[in-house]
Amino acid sequence: MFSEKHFSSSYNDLSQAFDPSYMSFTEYLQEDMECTSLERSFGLYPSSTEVFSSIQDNQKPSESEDIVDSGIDGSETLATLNSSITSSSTESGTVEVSGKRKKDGDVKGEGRESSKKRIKGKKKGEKKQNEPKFVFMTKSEIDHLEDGYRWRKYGQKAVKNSPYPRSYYRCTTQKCIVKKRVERSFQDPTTVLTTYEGQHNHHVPSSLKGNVAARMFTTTPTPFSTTTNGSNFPQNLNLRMHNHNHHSLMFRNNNMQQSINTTASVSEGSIYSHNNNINNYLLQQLNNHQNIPQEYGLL
DNA sequence: CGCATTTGACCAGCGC
DNA sequence: GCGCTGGTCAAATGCG
Repeated sequence: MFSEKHFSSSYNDLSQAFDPSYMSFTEYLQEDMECTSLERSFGLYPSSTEVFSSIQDNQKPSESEDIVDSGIDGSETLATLNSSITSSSTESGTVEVSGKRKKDGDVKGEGRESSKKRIKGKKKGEKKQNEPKFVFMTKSEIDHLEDGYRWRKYGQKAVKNSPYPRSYYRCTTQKCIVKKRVERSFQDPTTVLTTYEGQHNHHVPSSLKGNVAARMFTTTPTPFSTTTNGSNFPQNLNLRMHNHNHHSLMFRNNNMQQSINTTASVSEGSIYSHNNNINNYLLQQLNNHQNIPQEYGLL
């Protein structure tokens, strides 16, 4: 389907952007979680590991997609995922935003019985919260990857400089405020960018507990686990890759310093863990899944 | 019928 | 202040 080579070249700029902080999944595990056997358990190393990083928008409001770019010359600069990924489209000028889009002002007051519907308004403060955000870059043909939780789509917007729309999902569980955005990379349409925001305050729906990934990342009441490097990371991120082959990348911003690059692909998913306990469980699960059919492995 | 999705409108932030 | 853009709301619609 998608070759490793193709994948790597498609994200040349990205890998460069994150170069100083680039770590393979196994490297990350070794360093951060003192795990050395994951790649052996999965046969991941070296080809299946990819860049992982993540985002925590605690330094800049509203720019949720800020990622650390330490730069080739070693200087730290900020870049956005959008700019990193779609810069060429801007340059070429050949790409149009989804044509369906029309200006709000053009249709205001038209076809809508009540323009005063929005009484609630948006909760301003909420949007600017320092909620952790994590971006998965997943090589997949489907946009909405099953991750063990139930999501309700509440919006879709055309993305500037991208022909692909961005979808907005919210966890359907009551009182769970986790959201995620899903969009397809313009530069590499085979890649899906999934941005998770917030933390699940509940367990994975029982109907979905059967899969390993879901079980592994069922969250605890503690919203974060603090790691050895002092960063916070949600424990419950998971992607269940079920019948599709995926590459996953995740980006995170760790106080402008270091990106963690991990990815693993299990028969059922790509996973990330920042919790030693979970990691131990992960290792057990991984060891139990050593006899994974080839077609479920990484590309 | 209940739940999920679609989709146009609304709102806020930001840059100019 | 204005326009652009991202994010969200909520009515309409679809689907099992």
